[in-house]
Amino acid sequence: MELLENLNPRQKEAVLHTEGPLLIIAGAGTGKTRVITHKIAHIISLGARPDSILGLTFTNKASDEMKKRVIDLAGISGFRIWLSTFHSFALRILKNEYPKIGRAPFTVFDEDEQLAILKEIIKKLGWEKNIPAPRMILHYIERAKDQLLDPDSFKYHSHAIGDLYREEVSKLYYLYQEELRRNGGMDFGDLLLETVNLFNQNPEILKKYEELFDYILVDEYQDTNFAQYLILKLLGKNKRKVTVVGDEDQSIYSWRGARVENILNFENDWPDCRVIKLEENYRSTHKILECSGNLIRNNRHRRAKELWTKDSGGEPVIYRVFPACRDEARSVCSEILHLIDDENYGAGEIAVFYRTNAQSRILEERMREFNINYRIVGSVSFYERKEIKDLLAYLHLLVNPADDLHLKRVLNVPPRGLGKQTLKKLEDEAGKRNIPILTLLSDSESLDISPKAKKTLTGFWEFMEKVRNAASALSPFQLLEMIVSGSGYADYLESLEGWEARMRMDNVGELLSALKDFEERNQEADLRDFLDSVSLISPYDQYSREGEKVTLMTLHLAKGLEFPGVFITGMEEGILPYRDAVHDPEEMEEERRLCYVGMTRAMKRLYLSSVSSRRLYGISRFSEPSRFLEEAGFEITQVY
DNA sequence: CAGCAACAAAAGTGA
DNA sequence: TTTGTTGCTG
Repeated sequence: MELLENLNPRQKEAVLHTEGPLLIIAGAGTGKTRVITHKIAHIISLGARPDSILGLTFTNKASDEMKKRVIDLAGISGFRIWLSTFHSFALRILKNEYPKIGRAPFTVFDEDEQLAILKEIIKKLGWEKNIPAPRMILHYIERAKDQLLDPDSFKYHSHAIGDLYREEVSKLYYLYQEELRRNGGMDFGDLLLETVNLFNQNPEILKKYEELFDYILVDEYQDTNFAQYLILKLLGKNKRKVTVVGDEDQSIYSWRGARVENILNFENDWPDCRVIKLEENYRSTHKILECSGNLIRNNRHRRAKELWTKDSGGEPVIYRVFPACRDEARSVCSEILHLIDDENYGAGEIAVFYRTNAQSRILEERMREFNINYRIVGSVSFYERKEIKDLLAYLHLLVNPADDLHLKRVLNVPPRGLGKQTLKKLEDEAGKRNIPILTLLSDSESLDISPKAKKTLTGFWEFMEKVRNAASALSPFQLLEMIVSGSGYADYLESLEGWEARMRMDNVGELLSALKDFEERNQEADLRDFLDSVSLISPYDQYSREGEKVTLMTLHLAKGLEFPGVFITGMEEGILPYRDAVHDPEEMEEERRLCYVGMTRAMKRLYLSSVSSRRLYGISRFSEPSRFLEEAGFEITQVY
């Protein structure tokens, strides 16, 4: 049984416990992924059908990684395992089942699109002066969806608890949902919520999947929300061969609906469940473990758990203060060069973490200056770039001509001389006739607009028609090529000057190759599938392979990764912990966990730093070293 | 309608 | 400090 050979006794126990509910409390670096992958391989070796195994993760990165490892261990049969993120899983179920129960197809809308819808609604209501951040509203709506509350129940619930603000929000929620559906969209929350609804309303469908999946494994269980919790419960309740892996010390997503209770109450939810704790750490040096352990012991809401390692030494964890951000960034860069030049580190083995995306800019500038190859993960990622979103909007419109939201994005992109006035008339008219704007354009002659605008609009409509007619004969890649050249977008970009325009053109080229790549990997897939995968997949995997680069990312994104050398910057009160958390003990614990997650990513070297003066909106403010430094065992003597 | 300037807002974390 | 929006002018 060579599958079990390289496992410690606890890990082995976890792998072998296949027939009932199992909770694996897996501290950072204790071989969690190893246990899951070995367990899946073990189940297959016992003769289970690969497609009777369902593995759920939180990021695509994690599921891809897991898939690779399972295939290594179990061979070709690994391909047929259901291994994906919760959201991709939900999408797959909905896509499979909706046609059968006569529900319309849909596309997945991302955050920008969600916000665009909300802003529009707020504008239409004329509320914009009174209502703060649409983001805030969206947050409420998303939390409602996590709780499976539709607009009506949300309103009822808010009324019942006497929350007037939420009652107001429920109106927006109602209109938001209506507008979202009218555009043929589903947001991330919908994917989960609608899957639960689908199962609840169609027992025969639920039964089918219940019977299909003999074994269910969930990674990062501490970050599941209520909807995800229910999906697991619905699918696993009869066979009860449910394995969840998690670590409450690494729960960092409560702000997007994750409920630590899910993992803390697992034993109550699944009676007779086995609990296995993994505490031997294989990742970090003793020094790093000591430091992070000191920190996390300050949290009260956790199970007793003590990580240990056979390693007995390691380099000291280093903490430094700097006068200002630029000094901090400069030090990080020169230390990175030192690691690369003198200690034989590869750039790819080093990561720099920060609490907020805004902190990345200064680091980025310094990295350029020092000629260090770097890559920023997250924030303004590839698919969030303007030119990419413009072109994707064309594709959305192609897939769904009723998608006014995306039409509005591209109607005057590239600039065609269509302004606000024209757009307003179009919207009004389309609203009056209750048809999509694009349909309206088929008959621009009848509209009350200038002859020039008519001509342009007809041209736009004819172009979209041409592409649509070609759609059946061409591959998604060819369609995108047609759009890039035919819409005038390529000419437009070329007419712009400067390196920025050139970079945007390069990005368009990359989008084309991404689509080509997708086509080759998914022979059956159509354009809609591509758009959906773009919504759910972070570009991390595709674009991370080229060259050895230092990784820059937020602490949140760092979870699940490991690097020989790690820098955590901005270790200051107000940043880490973030300022809003100072008054709330629960949030403070989450900030501490976030810091802990960052520290435990480090294998050999860990550097912490803070600055004594930080600029916010251009104004300098003094800041104090984070309380977490002292908790981790650093003596903070000198502040300014 | 497009380009420019003055002005206001922004930055907490993400599938 | 940087980025986005508004309102004016050609």
